[in-house]
Amino acid sequence: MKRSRHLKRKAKRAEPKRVVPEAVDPRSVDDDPVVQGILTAISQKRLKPGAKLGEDKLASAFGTTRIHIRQALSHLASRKVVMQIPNRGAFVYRPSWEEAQDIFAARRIIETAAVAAAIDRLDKAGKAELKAHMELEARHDRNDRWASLSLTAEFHILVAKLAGNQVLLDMSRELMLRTSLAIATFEQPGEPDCSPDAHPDIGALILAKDKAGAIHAMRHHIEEMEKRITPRDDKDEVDELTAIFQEIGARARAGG
Amino acid sequence: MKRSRHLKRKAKRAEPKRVVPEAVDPRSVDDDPVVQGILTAISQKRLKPGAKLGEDKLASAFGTTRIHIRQALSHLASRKVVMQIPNRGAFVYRPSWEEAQDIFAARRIIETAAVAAAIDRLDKAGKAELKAHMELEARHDRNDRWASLSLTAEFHILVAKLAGNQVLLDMSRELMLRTSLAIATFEQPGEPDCSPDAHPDIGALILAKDKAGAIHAMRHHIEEMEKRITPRDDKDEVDELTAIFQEIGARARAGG
DNA sequence: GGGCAGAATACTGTTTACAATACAAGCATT
DNA sequence: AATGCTTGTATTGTAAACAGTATTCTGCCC
Repeated sequence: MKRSRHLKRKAKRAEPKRVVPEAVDPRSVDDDPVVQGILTAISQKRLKPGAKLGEDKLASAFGTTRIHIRQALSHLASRKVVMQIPNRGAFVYRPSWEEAQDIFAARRIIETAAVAAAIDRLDKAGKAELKAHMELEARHDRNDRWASLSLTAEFHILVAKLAGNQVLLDMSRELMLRTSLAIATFEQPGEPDCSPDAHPDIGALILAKDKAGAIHAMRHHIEEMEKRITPRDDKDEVDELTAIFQEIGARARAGG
Repeated sequence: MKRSRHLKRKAKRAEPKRVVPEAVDPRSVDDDPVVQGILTAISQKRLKPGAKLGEDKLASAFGTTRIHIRQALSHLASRKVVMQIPNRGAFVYRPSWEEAQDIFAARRIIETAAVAAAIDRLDKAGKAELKAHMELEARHDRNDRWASLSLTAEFHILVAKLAGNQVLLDMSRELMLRTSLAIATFEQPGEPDCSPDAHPDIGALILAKDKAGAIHAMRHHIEEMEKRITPRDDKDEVDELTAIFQEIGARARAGG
């Protein structure tokens, strides 16, 4: 008796019922306060590209343990927001010049498509949301640099949201962040990110359902943004010497 | 003397030289064998959506420790290839019906743009590569299901590669994987993923630099792919009973 | 016989400590 | 004075043990 029961139990264990989990809110990762904190710090340019993100420091700063920090950094690394180098640590991602150009090209593609989709499915609620944001952006304090940065980014996010495609929205969010890093890496000091004057025009064209015009305006806006960066990255701390060494190192790595 | 030296040393410590790391090959994460293994297993449909990915089992399967497995799973979770549920473990991601539609819509946008860019910058090497792949796809053994799956995916990847935008390529790769999951979740049993007959047409149009035609063909191809899935997900093993249990569980979880 | 509480079990999540690596200062040498 | 080596320190990577949770099995009651 006992033996047969034992066998039966073993057989059941080998093939469990396997209840497939379905309706679970999957935004557990992005709700992580560490991820959120680093993300906002980067998008607000309080963390510059190349800045070291030490695990202990972050752990004490966020009041948590190194494991959570490591998980958050790993997550951000897979989103190309931080760069992890073995045995050296994590740094704020610093895109190459080619990557920066690719990011802008991708934004041209995705955001023009988002504009088109947004116009196609624009309803009353969407119009209201768009108008509300334009109002907000029109009357905000332009001297408050951090608020400006958040607001201008929000406009693009809102357009992607109005397109009604979650996948596209996530991609836009990611590209927005990486744009922020690209601009921080290659910008001429003192220039703003977006030319904010373009947003009201684009918004008006969307509200008017002028698809061709809105697409053109968005593409132009992104092109203007791209024009503000230049390939030279020898800013403040990076002098000629380190640039030479970097090139040598890269060449050695490519050759071996 | 000693004390002044000590102070000096401390001051130096507080602000280190901070050599910013630059040209480092960043594909360290994707080279991880665990990530690679799970990815190929999923793209070859050997792992079905909803399949449990136990840490111990994976660790022994890959001959490594749980730490690496956890890192890999975390990475895959941030790419929406696996779903992590607290205290329950990791499962192969199972997109919702809406998400599946969004994935196809995103692919329409990105891959049509990729086709256009590929035609714009098509050179001799690109033509050769494309021809070689078409040759390969034409003469492959259609009964070898796994090879078929890899080859049809490779075609789309190749087009994205010819577009010459690394960011776009990464996005295409990600969307391809998620398409694989969407099809595995919602396909009618027995149907293939891509209609492989479309690839030679698209390839020929690209080689002929017929941009409008190639874009149209690619869009049509993806639309045909999308038509093959249906919103009902009560397939083989998921019978009415487990569906009921799932609903009950979800409700209990939401209520408590 | 079927449904339900309680215990055993397997699994995930976390903490801890330890090992390995890279970095920076100090020292000797030329 | 500058370069190369050695030592010490800080930080990252890894392993193992522990705690908490969900799941499964068992015995009981209806």
